[in-house]
Amino acid sequence: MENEKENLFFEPHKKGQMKTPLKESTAASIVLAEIQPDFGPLTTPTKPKETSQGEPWTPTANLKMLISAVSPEIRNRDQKRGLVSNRNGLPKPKDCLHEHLSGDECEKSQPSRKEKSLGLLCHKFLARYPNYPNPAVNNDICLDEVAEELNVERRRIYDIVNVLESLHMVSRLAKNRYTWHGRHNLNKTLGTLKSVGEENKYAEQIMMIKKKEYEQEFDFSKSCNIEDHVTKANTDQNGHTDMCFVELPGVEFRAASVNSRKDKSLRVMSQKFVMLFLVSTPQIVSLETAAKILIGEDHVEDLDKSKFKTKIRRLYDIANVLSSLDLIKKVHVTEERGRKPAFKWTGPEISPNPSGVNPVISFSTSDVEVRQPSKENCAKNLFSTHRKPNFTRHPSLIKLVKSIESDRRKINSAPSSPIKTSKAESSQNSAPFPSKMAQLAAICKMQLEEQSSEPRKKAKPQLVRSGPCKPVAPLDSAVNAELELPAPPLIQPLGVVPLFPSPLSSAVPVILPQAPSGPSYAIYLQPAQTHTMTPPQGLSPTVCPNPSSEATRSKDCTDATTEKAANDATKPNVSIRPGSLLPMPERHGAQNQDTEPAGERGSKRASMLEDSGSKKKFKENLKGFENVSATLFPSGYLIPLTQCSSLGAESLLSSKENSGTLSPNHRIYSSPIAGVIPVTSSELTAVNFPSFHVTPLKLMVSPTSVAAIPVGNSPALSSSHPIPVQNPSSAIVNFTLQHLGLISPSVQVSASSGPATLPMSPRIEAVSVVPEHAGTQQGRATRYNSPGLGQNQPNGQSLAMMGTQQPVPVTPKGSQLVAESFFRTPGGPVKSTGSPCMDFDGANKTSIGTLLVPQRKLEVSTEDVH
DNA sequence: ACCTCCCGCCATGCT
DNA sequence: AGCATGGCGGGAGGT
Repeated sequence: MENEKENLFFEPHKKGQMKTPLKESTAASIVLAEIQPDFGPLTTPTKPKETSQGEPWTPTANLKMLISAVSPEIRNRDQKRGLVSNRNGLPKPKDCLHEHLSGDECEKSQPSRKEKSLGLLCHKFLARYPNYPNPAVNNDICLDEVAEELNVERRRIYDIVNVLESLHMVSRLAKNRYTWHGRHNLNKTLGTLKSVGEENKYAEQIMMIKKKEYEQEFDFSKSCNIEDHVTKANTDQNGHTDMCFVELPGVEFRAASVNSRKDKSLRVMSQKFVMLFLVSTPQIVSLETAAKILIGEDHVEDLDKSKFKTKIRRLYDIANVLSSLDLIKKVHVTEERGRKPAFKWTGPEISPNPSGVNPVISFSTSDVEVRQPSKENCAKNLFSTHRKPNFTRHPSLIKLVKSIESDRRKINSAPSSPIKTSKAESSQNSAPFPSKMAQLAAICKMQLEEQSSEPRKKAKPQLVRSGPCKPVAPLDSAVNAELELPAPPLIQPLGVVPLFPSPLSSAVPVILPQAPSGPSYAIYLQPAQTHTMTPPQGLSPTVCPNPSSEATRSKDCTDATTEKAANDATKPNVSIRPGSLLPMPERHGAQNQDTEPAGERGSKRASMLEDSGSKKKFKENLKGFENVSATLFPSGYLIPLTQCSSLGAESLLSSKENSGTLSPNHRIYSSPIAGVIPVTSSELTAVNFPSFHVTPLKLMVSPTSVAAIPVGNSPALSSSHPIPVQNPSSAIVNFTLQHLGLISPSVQVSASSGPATLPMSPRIEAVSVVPEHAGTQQGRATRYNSPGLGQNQPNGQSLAMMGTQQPVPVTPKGSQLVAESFFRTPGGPVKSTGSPCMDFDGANKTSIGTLLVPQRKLEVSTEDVH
């Protein structure tokens, strides 16, 4: 199997040659690169080091260098060394070169530990692949090659890949070979994880733990018991862990071998860890808490110290990778006890995927069944196929929760992986914060600089960063959801979401479905989906974690320590702040990059509290949807689509965002369905949705077809940014800024997204967007995408598109709609409906509030690396 | 001294 | 048996 697959897919792109120092080019080069076949599966050898160092790893090395240069931390070191950093992203290559040449020895000789950090390594790794790879192209990853190129032992690559796999950003093809999916499925995955996390009651568990802690602090006596219980409770019982690895439809493990350990740690731990962020209100999770919960699950009771320590070690490993993905950022939570290391979610806000397609997958038979519309079914199905009843182990504290949860758990806990695929709708925009502040920021900056040379406003930079990052994710998610599923309804909302609020939106998006904007969105909806759409609200009432969530929230807030509450509220804000980071190279677009140390800004989400509440509701709703959708889509699986969809989604989002202005960026998006459709982003959006929905999955499904499509990213092409996201982000940024008063409405920052011009928030004044353009995005695109582009695409098309700008709006409607959506206030209409609206509004509000507040500090201090 | 977390031994399990 | 995976925890770098 493996081999076959392997052979089948090679990717031209990747490979490669990395040697070339170009990072950005990486993409391109990658694409060009070779094929890996050679290495094929067979090879084993690992240790890259061989070349060691000396070599120029090219891209990665460059990245590193860059990063290091950028990041304060690294920087210092580098300086010592004398490395030169180039800020400009592009420069990296140069750096690399230089480094290689001159620096290598030095560096290599003394690579500091930081330089060898998993986070940095992960950045390098990520730099090799586009965020949104063209499905058409082979996106194979040969572990040996990567290890060599990055000059690390293969073992390290496994660490990275395992985490990426948990997010479905890669999937194993065969021995030594993985397929890169990038962020196409990310939103979906996150939505699914969120759903699963809710089902597992992680929020509750977190609360319990915190509670215990507090109690302990205050009353030492109590806590102990409680905690234990809690943990146990959480865990699930039976050993079953709560859940096995959560798979997505399209991305299941193909290699049998992988399956064997599928349920094992790093992957599962990573998913669970992410779930904790997604379900917790503040979205800040301390390592200690995470470790307790994770341990609990595994073995409820035993918490040895050693075990705890090991868990913590692993969590650091995971956190480093997640940070590189800009999904989380390190912060410190100050509690009465003292400061505790913790991580804050800086990824996109996600709405739970309700149904997600995913679930289906896991279940196998049940899946089909599951699909039934009933909410209940859906929920159950999603989570588990069957489950175990066990739950309650401990009475005391837990029971309460358990009783409630038990049902869910049972279901959820299903051993197999439940996957839900729902899409998340949410948006995720949020952020892309730099995970590690320094490093990421640095990286981002570099990239940004390189890529865009665009100047950005100071504020903008922040925004930008966030924007780009966020946008991407969120968008994706949204997109994905839409695309994929039937769930489309959600999508619609999404569409909306993207609109203006991007900032908020990132958070908000999720819910949307109902959409306030209904109308416009509706259009996007797929036919079938549409049906679904409506129902959703009603549907979902299903489970509601709300209570728990609420509780959680409250706890969290409190937990955080005294201050925390404030923090919670603020935190979001914080993220928002300008400085955000964009760590990601990808995004680069960010304009400036500033890295702020803090990095937090993220902003993206703001919606936390509100979101959570509303979100849950939404989720419920979603679930309902899911069910519905499921019904609608029999196929359910869509899996393939997902990926494709993701693209589409992205494009969509972007387009939406862009749509506002559209501008410059025109990307070409391929519609899965159609194949490639060059559209402008704006257009894309509109178009894509429809197409997706309408079109069928089929199109999506076949990769090839997809391939044909230029995929949005291609754009990367040149000019445009591959990702739409940026736009949103920019919008968000602008929005935020405006709210904050930093910027006048008129002014807008473009995140990078090129086009940028989005009308910001409706509410706000209309801002005109200035398009900075998507520099960031571009940058990102370029880097990452480039490969793809080069490869696949058809570039021609895309190019053409690009050139034009807009081209073809496939669906005019979309555009219009988009516009509308932008303007629309998120909240309004929706709210009534339910959560979706709520979320939206809330999000916005929150965000706004946050924005304003942002400066406050939360308890949490972001730290960079330390 | 503590926080991080790199490193690589070695178990596991597929081929 | 050989090799790919990856759990695991010692112990070192950083602060």
